[in-house]
This record gives sequence, C-alpha cells and structure tokens, in this order.
Amino acid sequence: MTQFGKGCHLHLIDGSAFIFRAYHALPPLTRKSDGLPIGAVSGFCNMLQKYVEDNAGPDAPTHVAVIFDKGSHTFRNDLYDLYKANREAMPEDLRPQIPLTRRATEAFNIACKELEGYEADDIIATLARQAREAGGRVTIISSDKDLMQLVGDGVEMLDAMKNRRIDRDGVFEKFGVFPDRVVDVQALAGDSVDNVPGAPGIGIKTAALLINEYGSLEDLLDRAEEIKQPKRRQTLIEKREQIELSKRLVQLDEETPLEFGLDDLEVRDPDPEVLLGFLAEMEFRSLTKRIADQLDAEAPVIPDTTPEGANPAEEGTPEMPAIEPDTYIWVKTAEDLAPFIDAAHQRGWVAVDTETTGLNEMACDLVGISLCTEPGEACYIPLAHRADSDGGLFGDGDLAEGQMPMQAALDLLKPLLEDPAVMKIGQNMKYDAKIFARYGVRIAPIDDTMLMSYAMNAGLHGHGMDALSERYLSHTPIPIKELLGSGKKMKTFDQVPIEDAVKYAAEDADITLRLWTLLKPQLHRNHVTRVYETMERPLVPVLAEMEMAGVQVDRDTLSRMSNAFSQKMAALEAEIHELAGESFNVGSPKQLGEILFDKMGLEGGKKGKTGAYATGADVLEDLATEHELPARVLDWRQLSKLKSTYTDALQEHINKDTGRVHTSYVISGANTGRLSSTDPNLQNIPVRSEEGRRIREAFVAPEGKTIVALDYSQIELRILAHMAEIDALKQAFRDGQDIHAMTASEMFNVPMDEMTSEIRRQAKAINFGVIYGISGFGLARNLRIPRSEAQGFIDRYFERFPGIRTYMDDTVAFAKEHKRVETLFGRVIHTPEIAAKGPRAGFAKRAAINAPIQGTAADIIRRAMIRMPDAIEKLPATMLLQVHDELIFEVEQGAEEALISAARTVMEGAAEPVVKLDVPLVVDAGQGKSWAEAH
DNA sequence: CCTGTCACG
DNA sequence: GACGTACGTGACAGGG
Repeated sequence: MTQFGKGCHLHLIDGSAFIFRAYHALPPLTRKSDGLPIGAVSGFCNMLQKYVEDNAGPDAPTHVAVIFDKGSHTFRNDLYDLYKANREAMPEDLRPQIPLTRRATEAFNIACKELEGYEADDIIATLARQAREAGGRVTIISSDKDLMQLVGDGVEMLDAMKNRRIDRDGVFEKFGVFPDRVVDVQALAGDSVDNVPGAPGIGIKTAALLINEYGSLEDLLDRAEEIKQPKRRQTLIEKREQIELSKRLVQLDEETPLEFGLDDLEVRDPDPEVLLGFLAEMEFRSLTKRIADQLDAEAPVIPDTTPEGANPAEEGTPEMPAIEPDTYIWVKTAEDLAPFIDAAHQRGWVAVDTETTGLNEMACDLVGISLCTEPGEACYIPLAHRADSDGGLFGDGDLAEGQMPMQAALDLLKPLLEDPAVMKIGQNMKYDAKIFARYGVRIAPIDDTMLMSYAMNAGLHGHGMDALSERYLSHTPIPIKELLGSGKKMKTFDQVPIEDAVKYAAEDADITLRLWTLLKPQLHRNHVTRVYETMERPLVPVLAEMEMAGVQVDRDTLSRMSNAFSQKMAALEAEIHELAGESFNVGSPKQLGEILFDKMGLEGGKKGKTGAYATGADVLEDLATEHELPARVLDWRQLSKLKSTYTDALQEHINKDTGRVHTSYVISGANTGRLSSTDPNLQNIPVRSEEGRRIREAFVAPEGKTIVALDYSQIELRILAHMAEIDALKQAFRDGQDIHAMTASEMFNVPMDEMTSEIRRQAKAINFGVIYGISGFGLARNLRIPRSEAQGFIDRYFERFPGIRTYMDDTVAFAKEHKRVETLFGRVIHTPEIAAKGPRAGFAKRAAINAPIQGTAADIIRRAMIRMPDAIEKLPATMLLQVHDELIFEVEQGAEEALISAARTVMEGAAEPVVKLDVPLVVDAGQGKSWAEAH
C-alpha cells in the first residue's frame, strides 16, 4: 500500500448527482420478481460501470471514492432554517433505492463515504484539500457549480455526462471570476435551487462585475457607499447580513471531521463474486452479463421469476386473465384474509377499494373493503352488511352472517395499509383515504389510476372507473344501479346481499389493479411522470386533510339571511305580477320570455334553439333601461340565487358530527389542472355583489381563532407576461405597477397620472380578454361597445404588445400540430377539437390559448398546497379551502402574522425550482373573524 | 335528463 | 362572406 502523495490522483464522485441523474434519465423500472423500484439503481450501476471503463487508461486514478449526502439536516440548516427549503421532496419510488446505491458502490469495491450533518460537497472539499496538501491531483466528478470553488492547484472537475473537464478557465467562464472568488459571487447572486437568499436583484453577471471591481466581497461590502447605482448600493448596505449569511451557506467546509484518511481510498479491483452477486440480486440481466464478460467470470443465473399476471414496468399490454366476478373471494374470517395480506406484502402493492353507505365521505359509514393483489385475484371483506336486506321492520342494525368484526378486520389491515413498502392502488383514492382516516387508518403510500389517466389524458376523455374500464380493458363493470336500484327506492350498500356485493366490490379492485398495470408504465412514455408524481399524487393527502377539516359556517347567520331574502322576494314577486298584469312563475325563463316579448311586446326578443326567448341577465339589463319589470326580475333572480344556492343549501351541508361544512375537491375536475369543488361548491361563494358578499360573513373562525386568506395577485397576467415574454409587462410587474393602468397608458397614450377609471376599466377588460383568447365580438359584448371599436382596441393592443399575438399564434400552431398544449410545468392538456371545422374550431382555439396560462397558475398553487403542510407544521394553523388563486386558513389568535409569513413564502416561491419566472409572484393577505373580513 | 341561468376565478 | 364567438367550473330550477 502506497501512501497518498505526489503522483497520486484522487477521484471524488458526487454520488447524489449520479443518483438523481440516473433516476430522471430512466423509466421507473421495477425488479421483475417483486416489483421493487430499481430504475435509479440500474442507472447508477451503469454510470459506475461506464466510469470504471472510461478511467482505465494511463491517467487512471490511484484513489477513488463516491461521496453521498447523509440526512437532510446539516449545519447549514442551523445557520438558516430555510436552506434548501424549497427542494422538492424525494420521489417515493426513489427513497427505497438510496441504500441500494450505497450497496452498489461497495459491490464495485469503491470506497463509499458519507457523514451525518454534512453535505457530500463538504466531504469532497475536505478530501480535496488533504490531497492537494499532500501534493496529489484531484478530479471531482460532478457538474455541481457549488463545487467549482475547489478548482485550482491540481484540482479539476469533470462533467461525466458531457465528458468535459472544468479547470480555472472553465470556472471563470461560468462565474466571471476565478475559483477563489466563486463563493463571493455566489453569496451575492444567491441560489434559488438551494434557497440561498443572496442580494435581491443581483445575479451572477452583476456579482462578478462587483467582485472584480472591488477585489473581494468583504471589500465590496465595506465600501458599498461608493457604488453609483442607487438601488444596488441600497441593497448591499441593507442586505449586508443576508449576504454574509449567504456566503457562509455556500462556503464549503474543508475541515469536515472525517474518520478515515486518503489512504483508505486506494483503488481496488472488484471481487467478481460480490459484484456479480449484487447485480444478479437486482436482476440486471444485461449488465451482469457485460461485467461478467469483462471480468472473465461466470455470469450468475438470474431465475425468471415473473409473477403470474402483470409487471407494470414491462412494455406493451400485459396478458391478463378475463374478468370473472364469480371467482372473487368472500372473506369471512381472518384466515380467509391472510393470503391477501401476505400476497400484498410479497408483491409490494395491492389495489384497495371501500364500499360505504353513501357518497359523502364525511357522513357515511364503511360497509366493506375489497383487495386485489393481481389481476383476477380479488376479494371482498364485508363488514357492515345488514341482515334485513329488504329493510324489514325487525332486526334493524342486525349484521348479516359471514362478516368479520369490523375492528378485527381493520386491526389486520392497518399495518398493511400503512406500510411504506406496500403501494396501495386505488381509483380516486382521496375518497377511500378519507373513509379510512375516519376509522383510524392513515393509508400510504398511494397510487391513483384516476389521476394517472388525468395526467396523461386530460381533455381526451373522462377518468371515472367505468370510462377507463371500457376504454382500456374493453370491459363494462357491473353497474351500481343493479345493486342499489335508483330513485326513491334506492338502497344503500349495506342493504345489498353480500353475494352480490362480493362480485361488484371485488371487481372494482380487480379493474383498478388492471388499469394500474396498464397506465403506470404509460406515464413515462407520455412524459408526465413528473406531473403525476409532483402535482397529482402528493395532492391527495393534502386535500383529504383540508376536506376533513372543513370550515365553520354559522347556521343562524344563514338562516336570518334566508328569511330576509324570502321577504324581499315575495315583495318583488308581487310587484312583478302587478307590472305584468298577471300572475306567473318568475323563475321560469319560458314564462318570463312570453310575458316580456309576446304580452308586453318589448323589442329585442331572440329565441334560442329550444324556441324559448333568451332572458339572460345581459338581455334583461338592456331592457331594464326602458322598463321596470326586467329590472325587478334581475333583483328577484339575484335573491333567488343567493337563497337557493347559498343561504338555504349551505345549511344542509353543515355536518351533524363536526358542525362544519366539508366540501369535496375533484382533482381531475378541470382539464386545465384547476380543482373543482362540489357538495357544496365552495369555490363560487358570492363576492362580486354587496348583497352576495355578506354570505361570506357566515364563514367564520371558531372562538379564539382567525380566518386568514392569501391570494395571488394577477397570477394569470404575470404568467402571460412570462410566457409571451412581454418586456413591458414584465417590467411593470417587477416595479409593482398597476398593470391595468399601465396597459391603458401604453394603449391610449395617456400618462399614468392622468389615468381615468374608465380607460383603466377598458384596459382591464382587454387584459382579461387576452387570457381568454380575445375576439372583437367578445370584447364588444363585455364592454358594451360597438364591435368595430372593440376590434380597434384589440388591434392597438397587438400593435403595442406584438409578443402577445406571437404567443397566441404559436400556441395555436403548437396545438394544431400536437393536438395538445402544455403548462410551464409540463402538464398536458389535449385539444382534439382544434382540428374541428366550423364554430367549434373557434372554441378550441381559445381554449388552447387559455389552457397553458390557466393551467400554469393551477400548477403553481398546487405546488404551494403540497408544500404547505410542512411549512406550517409548527404553527397552530389549518389550511381549509382553495379558490383557484386563493388559500383560506384557520389559525389560533396571535399566530396570524407567523402564518401569513410562512404561507406567503411558500406561495410566492411555489414555481421554483422547476420554473424561474421572469416576474415576481405577489401574494396579498387578509384576516378577520370571517371570510368576509379576511378577503 | 337537458337547458338556461348565474355564482366564482 | 357567413358563421358564431371571450376561458374554466358547479348548483339550481323548470320543463319535458
């Protein structure tokens, strides 16, 4: 053994970089025999193998180590608790692969090092220093710019993917300074990926300029007063502390307390038996063979242990047995259940479905659970079917024979359903997760076939199980109507005879599992794995929590309002009948139309396709200038709407047990990525009219708490400015200007200080029109101006902001070519209608223009919501509602400001690190005892 | 069940 | 030149 010294060459491999590169480069492969996710390990081994091959020549290293990160908390988090705070959580299928990459490194007989509390970069820095001081050479295999500060004095970097060496000049190219000043530049420029704050408004270019002028960061900060640019000077003076903190964050620790020396890293040949044994264990067939050839060793035999049924990682359509509901198992005892639990553990996955007495997860009871571990092998565990299936008078509450006691079954299932190593597969898992939660089971991890379909095929078809089964399995599931009937005599599921329930329920689990085997491998092929993994799947538990939390709604307030509305409506109705000269149903558009246009003979009656006169608000508003009756009808309609949809209906939605209102969000409810809200819809609570807004007074915080509302300011316009690259708009947002006034000023050549509210209003309508795929007709109708005038506005707008027209044209062209559009985050919205002829083409065109903007905004708030639970974990606060660009919280009094600060940080940074917007995202906040006050 | 209407972003 | 037209949702009432 030679001591490390002159002539020695140390290679330091950045292990985490290898892992992430491997993970993202490869489809989600799984081990054939048991489905263990293995894609990243496979890529990692291939990269190590390539590394060994590439470095066998005359310049071969004498010493080598792969360095890994360990733990998520490092000394940098003690310096700054937000360090790396906006990092994406590690994908669930990557986590179990991390220890395997360590084993892979050891199998290659390469030293594998990590240290709790330190990042890999610090270990690399320390080893590089030691090697340099010993007179040896160092090559760091990584492309991480944070390591560039180490280059020089015999230390180089090697970007293994691009096979490019980075020396002092290479660093200068990247940072504009040599390695010894890289940390100074990084301290100023900050880093959005690691969440290093830096100096706001200063990027790498400016930072390098300053450092080169003043020599060092310290000198720059000491002499900051001398800087000519006022903004820059102010930033450097005011943010000095933040900049110095940033420097400490980016400065690598070269004195990491290592418990090994350079000599321990000497290159060793792999032991063929160990290496091949590991590769065979992972079932990497071709790599095992290739390495065996190279080592001149016998390749171990990897048995073909494909389980019966399908492996979701395989390409093509798996062979599956026919769906036969007669073969499903009725689980009556723990012994019947055991084989399914065992099979689930063995496979690593199980499809799960719950049957309940109703569709409201917060107000129904669990009736049974079905499981499926492979296509065709499904069971149903009835738990609460009633003996008197025909609903007889006697024995109400008596349970049918052949059922396990519910608690006994749940006790057996809970460990499986909560086992992090077993994937629970469902169709619309949010529903089942909420049911289980009410029975004390926190189901995780989960996969959801509905969300897979949505991620891949939004805009192409629905994502309900029946539709998916028809489409992908050519199978019509047993209709629920066959079991429950319909209409007044409809049964609940606990009244269904168990023999029938077994077929229906187990079939659902079987179908779900089959869909999963088909859809899961398609995610990658459709390039939506990231969308699914980061914006669909993680949303399920977040929404489940919000829905279960519910929002407190004050019944008395609503009730009082209902009564007031009733009285006003009655008065209006009498008045209307008086004006009409006869009594009729004011709520009937048909009757109203006949009164207005036939009896009273008003002008402008237009019949729709059904032959009825149109009596929409716009029509009535026009008539209202001449006559009193339509004006009264408008008033009546507003009250009728408020009463029936809100003050009356909301009371019905107050949950008996919790006393709160629990909406249900549909993740796949809108093709653009927006959520929708049902039962009740809490995303359309009135706000625009004074009268309607008062309904929000009924949404209150409980005693001792406060409602806090945070909403994105102008998020869609900001996204438009970014996507269409409109410099003037981008600058206006950066400067915090009134964007509509600024648009008006640009378009109509009116100076900002002479702006009138009327001109601003028109510009605002145009700005919104642009987002919707503007047309002269639409704008004319909205602004109630002649079409020619509206068209003139649009022409002028495009003249002033030509980039907008380019964006719209490009988007439509993209949609025509690909039959889809995409958001900035890669969400796909299919636009099959874009090829249509006639008026439908117009719809499709405008939808295609709107979808990337609306969808990107939807993606951003989804990302914020997914990060929110961790961000507010330590605060006495609960996220309750989402209204497209707004999040509503409930927080204990006293913690309002802390919540606003934490939530705002998450929301404003939600695009990062995947997308760096050219415009800031701004979040406005409000608080009060009710939603009305908070908004 | 479909249509018209109207509440929201 | 005519055709219709702002984007995305959900709930309710009326009427067949």
